[in-house]
Amino acid sequence: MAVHQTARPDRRGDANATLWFSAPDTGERRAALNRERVVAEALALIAQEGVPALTMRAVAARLGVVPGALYRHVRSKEQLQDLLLDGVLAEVDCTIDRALPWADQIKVLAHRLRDVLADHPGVAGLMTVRDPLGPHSLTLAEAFLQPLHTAGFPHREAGLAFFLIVGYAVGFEVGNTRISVNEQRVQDPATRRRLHEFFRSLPDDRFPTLVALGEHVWLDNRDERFEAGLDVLVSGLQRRATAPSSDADAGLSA
Amino acid sequence: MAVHQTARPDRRGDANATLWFSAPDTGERRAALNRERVVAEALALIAQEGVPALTMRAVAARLGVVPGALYRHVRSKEQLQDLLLDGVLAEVDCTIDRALPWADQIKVLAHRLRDVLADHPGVAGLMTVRDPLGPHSLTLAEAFLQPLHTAGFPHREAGLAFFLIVGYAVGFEVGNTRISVNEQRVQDPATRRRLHEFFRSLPDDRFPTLVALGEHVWLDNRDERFEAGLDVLVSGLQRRATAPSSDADAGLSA
DNA sequence: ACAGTATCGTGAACGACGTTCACTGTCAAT
DNA sequence: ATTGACAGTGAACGTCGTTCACGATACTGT
Repeated sequence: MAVHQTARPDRRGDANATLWFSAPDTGERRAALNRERVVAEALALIAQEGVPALTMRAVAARLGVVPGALYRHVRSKEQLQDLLLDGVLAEVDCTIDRALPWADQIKVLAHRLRDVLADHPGVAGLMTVRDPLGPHSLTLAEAFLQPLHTAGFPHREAGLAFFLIVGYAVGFEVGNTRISVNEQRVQDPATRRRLHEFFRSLPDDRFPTLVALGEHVWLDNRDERFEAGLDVLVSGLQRRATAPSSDADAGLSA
Repeated sequence: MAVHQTARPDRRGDANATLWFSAPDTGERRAALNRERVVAEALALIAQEGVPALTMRAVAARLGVVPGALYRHVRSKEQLQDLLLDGVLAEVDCTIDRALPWADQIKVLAHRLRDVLADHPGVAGLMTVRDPLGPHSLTLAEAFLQPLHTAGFPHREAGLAFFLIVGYAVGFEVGNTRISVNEQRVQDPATRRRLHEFFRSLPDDRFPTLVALGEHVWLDNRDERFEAGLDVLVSGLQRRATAPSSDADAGLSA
């Protein structure tokens, strides 16, 4: 720490050479801490060590700064998470070929959203507790709603479908927190074997179907699971779109 | 992942061992602290003050005991959460009239699951991180799989549908953490008004559909949302059940 | 050019958290 | 009566988010 005091000016140390010829105003501030740098470093940290490692102290350490310094740029960890979330959502490509059938547009967007969330493990968990209203979140919402709207979904139905799809993609990735990129404890064969064994050991008088279906219930291929579930969802939406809510539809509302 | 049942031969029987195969119970200890009392108190705490208030120290305090004492009965907070989760899932009534159409059976079960999760706000969040393999979780899985199986879904499809439905119900309640029963900040009218105002203030050149659909996108009636989403899901499943994957289904694999 | 001021990072602390551990009682069985 | 297993105690350790007075720095208006 004592090294730190003397090391602190070193950030602008090599810049002193060029300092006297008065860099133009457009010249960037000398690597000062700002909100963007904090968020970017938090993103890097989350990408490398996972969400549980997202710690004010850890972010501060990576920036070569004392923990309390972060609070000059971010009000709380909660706010940092909000910024983080919108930063991640910004990575979703929202451009889409509007010539495609609306169902395909939805599927493509859902896949993109899922991929981005999968690239930042744990971030999906943030979306369940802080609902995203940042600019990029809204852009994403717009991208989803546009096909639904032109497909003829009325207001409430479109909103419903939107939440359904996004909620599916988010919910699918929630809890997918592989600690590190190196530590692949996902799909650990030993764990899977023990799981299968566990299923076979179940008493088939109490769980006949469970034993009958066996280990096939717990699908290991996540991509396949996402794809299939998405197909079911969109199928249901298509059925709604073609047959617009005429019959016993709101029958058993609470 | 994390079946988490590492065979650790402890003196008093391993924690997870009693999750399954009712432990011999060995006659009641004195009016002493036992695992059941700890779990029960944690459930009461979670019901009164919400999941974030679930703290080892808080549970200990309610039991009139020092924090470290809990570790005689529970290996860690993580395990306490597992026990908690299975305790909550035990409240789901899994009896169902098998004369009903399979789609209705699924819907009834999903509603019951949702209701129980809503009764214990925040518990759904536990399910996303600790996948439930306790006895009551398995009973619930059996209840869901039985109608799907008799409906003719093949193995993988049944498993997929099961995860889809349960994941939907769980995901729907995840993040529904109203802090206290008294503090009803959910559906706060002021917040809702500000939200509507916010939507009207959006630039309609960047978010045309979003502005057009307006505040109807954010449905306030959660019951209606759950019901409608569930209908869409089951619709999609029905389409699959009747027409078993024939047409352009795997067209746009990534 | 200089004083005034706004801002930034520091260092140290506070309280709460999960968890551990040596110790002390309190019984049941020998 | 001695032993010994065990439940609960008290105190600590290391972590976390957050706050705050204090200097140091950079920018401003005059």
